[in-house]
Amino acid sequence: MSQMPVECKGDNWCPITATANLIGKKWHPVIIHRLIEEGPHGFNSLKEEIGGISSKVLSESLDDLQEKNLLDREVVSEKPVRVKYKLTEAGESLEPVIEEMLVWGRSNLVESDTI
Amino acid sequence: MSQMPVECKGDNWCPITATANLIGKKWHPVIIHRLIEEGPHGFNSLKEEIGGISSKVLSESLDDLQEKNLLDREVVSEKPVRVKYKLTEAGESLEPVIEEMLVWGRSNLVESDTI
DNA sequence: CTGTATCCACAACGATACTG
DNA sequence: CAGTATCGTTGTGGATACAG
Repeated sequence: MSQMPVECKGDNWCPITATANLIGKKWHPVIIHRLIEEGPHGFNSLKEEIGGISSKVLSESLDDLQEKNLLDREVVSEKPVRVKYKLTEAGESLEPVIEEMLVWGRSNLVESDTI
Repeated sequence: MSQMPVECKGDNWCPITATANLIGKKWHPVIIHRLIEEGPHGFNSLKEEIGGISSKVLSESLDDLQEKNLLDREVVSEKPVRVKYKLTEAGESLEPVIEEMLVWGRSNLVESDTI
C-alpha cells in the first residue's frame, strides 16, 4: 500500500532540509534507531535503553515524532498503565538514513577522552 | 590513506547522536550536499544556490563545519577577495548519509500548499 | 565579493520534583 | 509505569545594517 506522505510546510522546499527538520532534533535519530532495532517499547524501557535522556525531553521528542507521523502510541493496558511506542511505516522507512548515520559515525568519529 | 577521525566530546557516546550532533544544524546537510554535487564554491555563490539562508547564518554554519573538519576554506585571490569552500575527505564521506536523506525526503515528504 | 556586528525571538535541552 | 510542571540556560536562526 502507498505510504502516507508527511506534510511539510513552507520552508524553501528542499527534500534535504525538510528531512533534516523532521529528524534533526537531538534525540530523534536514536529513538528511531532503538525502535527499529528492538521493536515496540514502553516509555521507561526506551528511556533506559537510550541513556542520558530525561523524562521530559523523551516525552517531548515522542510527541514531536508522533505529530510528524513517524511514530504511533498505543495504550496497551490501564492499571498499571502500559504504553507501546512503535514506528509507523514512514518511520520505519527511515532505516536507511539512520543506518548510514550509524555507519558513518562508527568509522569517522572517535570518542574523546579529553573531557 | 586513513581518514582523520573527527573528535567528539563526551555525550553519552553513541555513533548516531554523535553524527546527528555534527550535521544536525538546519543548513548543514544542504551545504554539504551542494558541495558534493557542484564542487567547491564561493560564499555568495553558495548562498544563492542554497536559497533562503542569510549571510550570517551561512557564515556561522561554514565556521562550524570547518571546526568539525568537514570543510576547508581556501583563499584563492585577494582583491577582490575570492574564497573557495570545499569538503574535506571526512566531509565527502558523508555522501551516503546525505543521499539517503535526499531520497527519503523525495519519496516521503510532500510540499504543503496550505501556507 | 566575503564576510561581521547587533539585537531579538524562540526552540531545545537539562535537572529536579511531582502526579495519576 | 508513564508521564507533567517548573525554571533556568544555551543553542539556533532571522533581519538588517555595515565593513574590508
